[in-house]
Amino acid sequence: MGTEEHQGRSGEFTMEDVPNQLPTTGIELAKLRKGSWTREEDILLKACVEKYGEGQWHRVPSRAGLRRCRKSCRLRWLNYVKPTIKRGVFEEDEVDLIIRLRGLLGNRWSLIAGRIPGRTANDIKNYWNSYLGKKVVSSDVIKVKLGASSQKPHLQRSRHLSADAGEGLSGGPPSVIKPRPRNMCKRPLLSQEINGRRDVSCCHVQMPSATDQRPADEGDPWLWLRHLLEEEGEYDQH
DNA sequence: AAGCGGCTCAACCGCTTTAGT
DNA sequence: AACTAAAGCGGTTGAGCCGCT
Repeated sequence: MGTEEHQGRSGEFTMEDVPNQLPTTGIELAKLRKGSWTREEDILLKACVEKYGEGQWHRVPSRAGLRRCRKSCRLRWLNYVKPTIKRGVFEEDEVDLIIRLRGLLGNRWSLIAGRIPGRTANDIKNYWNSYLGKKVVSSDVIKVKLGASSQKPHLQRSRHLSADAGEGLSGGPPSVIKPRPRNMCKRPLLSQEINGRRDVSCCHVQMPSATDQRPADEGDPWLWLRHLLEEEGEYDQH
């Protein structure tokens, strides 16, 4: 990324930084920008989302005065501008969680991200592809050499798994749960904003409905994980 | 000090899914 | 039922960084 462009690593900006002049004409807005986001663009995007709430991304470019497509705006918000995003190195428990969830869910990065507060799907995906995948695969190789792997052929490959991203990791998941990750409802995100509370862990993914018939985990936020891992243990026994 | 190669991560692309009409 | 627009996702790319030689 460009060093001259806004990298945002310092993270902080205020509304005072918003420039007065905005590109508001159709001609200006028609020229879509690509590439790295500038500090000013981040400020405009943040101001827009704070004002109107998340959602209706197709309106964000015109509302914010940004020469970006709705996809770019959404992605930038979710991966960078959003205040709840956690940056820095992955902690040990986060890594452990990623490995387990990835083994269980496959490359459903958004679902995995939904279980790890503050982390984005892009972050996790990048982390996996650049580090964890190799690490897990290499440990898997060791397991195979030790004769620990007894993977069943019919369980080895999911259509959803990429060819090189460490499929069948850690002995390979027995099967990949493929819940419906979609949350197409237009209102919840806005209502969350109105309520003055954003929760990164629930904004864009739903609990796996198809396989998740268990009651809501009101008291213990990690109850779902315990259930998940218990089920994983059952699988291992078969 | 310079060159090189690998790594990181922000961003883009293409596709699928869903909602609305 | 068919079509369209919008949202969301995973895969991929590429610029910049960093460490090694």
